[in-house]
Amino acid sequence: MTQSPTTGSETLYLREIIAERQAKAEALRANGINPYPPRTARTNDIAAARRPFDQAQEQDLPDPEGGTVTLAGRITSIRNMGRIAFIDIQDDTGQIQVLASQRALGDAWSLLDALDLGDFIEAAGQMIRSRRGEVSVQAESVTMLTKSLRPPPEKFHGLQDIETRYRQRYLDLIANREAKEVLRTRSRVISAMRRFMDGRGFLEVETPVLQSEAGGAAARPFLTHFNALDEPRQLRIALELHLKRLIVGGFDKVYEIGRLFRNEGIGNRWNPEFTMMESYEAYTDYHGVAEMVESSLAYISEEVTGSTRVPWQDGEIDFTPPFRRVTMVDAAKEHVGVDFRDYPTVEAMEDLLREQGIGIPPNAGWGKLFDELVSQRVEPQLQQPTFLLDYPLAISPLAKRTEYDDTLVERFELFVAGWELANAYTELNDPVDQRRRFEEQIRLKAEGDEEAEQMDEDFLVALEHGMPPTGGLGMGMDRLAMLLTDSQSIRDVILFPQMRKLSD
RNA sequence: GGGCCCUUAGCUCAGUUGGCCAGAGCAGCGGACUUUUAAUCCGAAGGUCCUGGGUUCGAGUCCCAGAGGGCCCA
Repeated sequence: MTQSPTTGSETLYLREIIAERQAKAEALRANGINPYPPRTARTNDIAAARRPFDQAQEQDLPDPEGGTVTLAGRITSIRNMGRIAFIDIQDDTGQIQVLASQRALGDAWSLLDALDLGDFIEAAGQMIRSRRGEVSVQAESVTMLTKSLRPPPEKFHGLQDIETRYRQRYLDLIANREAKEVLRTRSRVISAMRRFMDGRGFLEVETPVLQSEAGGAAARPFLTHFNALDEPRQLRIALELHLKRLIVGGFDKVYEIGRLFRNEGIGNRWNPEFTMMESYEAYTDYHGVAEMVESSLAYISEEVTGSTRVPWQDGEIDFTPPFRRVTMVDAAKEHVGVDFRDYPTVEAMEDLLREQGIGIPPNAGWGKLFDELVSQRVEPQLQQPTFLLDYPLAISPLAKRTEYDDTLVERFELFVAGWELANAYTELNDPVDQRRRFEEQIRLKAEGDEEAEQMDEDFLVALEHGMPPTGGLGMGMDRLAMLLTDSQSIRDVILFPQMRKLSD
């Protein structure tokens, strides 16, 4: 059950615990001690204070001369021996033991009566190694920095309850070292992606989240309202259409790492808000983009994990370029046994799905049926990084046709571990063709496809001004973070995943 | 949307075919202890068994409905 952060729902016993802690804070105040002082006299973070000792140990050298330091952190453990106590504190850099003795602290020893697990304290004294070999601060003074009122999760097993870990992520971060490490790695993935793009000469830009008509992807948007203009707005579902306007405007290499919002379900690989990196580069095509994707993944995995081969479930994923390339036509021949171009109608595709024993989604167009076939039969086979090339035009309204078959487009998706990680096109820049594609989308929408694109007249006007040949890319940063942290659930790489609101 | 599973103390978990007053460890509280590191020892506490109905002499346990969460499928 979730420990509710709101008042009023605690059990009597929890209220007693809180009351005891509040009483300790009041007792400090009664003695002229502020349980929430405004600042600390900290001289070092914990890792910096430990470093000379830890290094000496690694090199089998005697301990260095321990200087005087003032350290601060949260109490994770108290072992009280009566006239001496060992208090473990931790900050973001590490953990250290505070050795507190009645002899050294004198009257201040009584402060220990006010300490609980979860409090922040400051300890000043000599750096020493204890008789049992633990690097410690031999405290000459101990000061309360922040009195905590609620008990932390259990120290040995950590916080196990999955719901509480997501709803009160701070408790997960306090209690579970691995969870903190995964989320730190996510941050490093995104900063490595940014360094890579910057290093390639891309300009990072920001485009609107609130849009009149969200487009650029097949998804249902979230709806909201702009009060000042009294107009409806939609939260963006892709970055594409605005970034291409910037290519029209003459920024030849742009990218954005941004939050997208798609009004659909929550699952292992799906959170309704997620982070996408999209880039657009003039004067290249999807082959150029594929090369960039390989380089970026090799760079990021090397930066974040130290290798281009990363552990994944029971095996590993090898991000060493080049990745396998296979056309959608060949992949479907291999895994389904047919050339999908021989099934150009809805009826033919339905028959093919039936033959394959795949359930037919209700009132699905050809594109949705094809997507179903591929996601059932082809995508799960693609465990190592694989570019799937040349998609049907019917499911690619923003991509340029191939020169060899005008029912196909120059598009790839990159699959890793059986999931889509990236999606890229040679961008459609023929404004007349683009208009026809939008019109086809509107027709599909009228037939009940809620994910079909909407007409974006302003974008078409931009294209009519001329967009150079361009290669575009979208890469799912959450999924990349999952792959590089060996996480099976997207919720493990999102600090605050969406959850149903608790009703009480 | 469909199926299966979970919800017991602040935390981590037991709880037998349905049968005394629902248990343990950690944390907290009282006490002992001057080198511990999941400290140890003694003592006393702590419960909306997720919620609401039902079956029964008797429900944490069985049935129905609901809430939240997880996994699988579409």
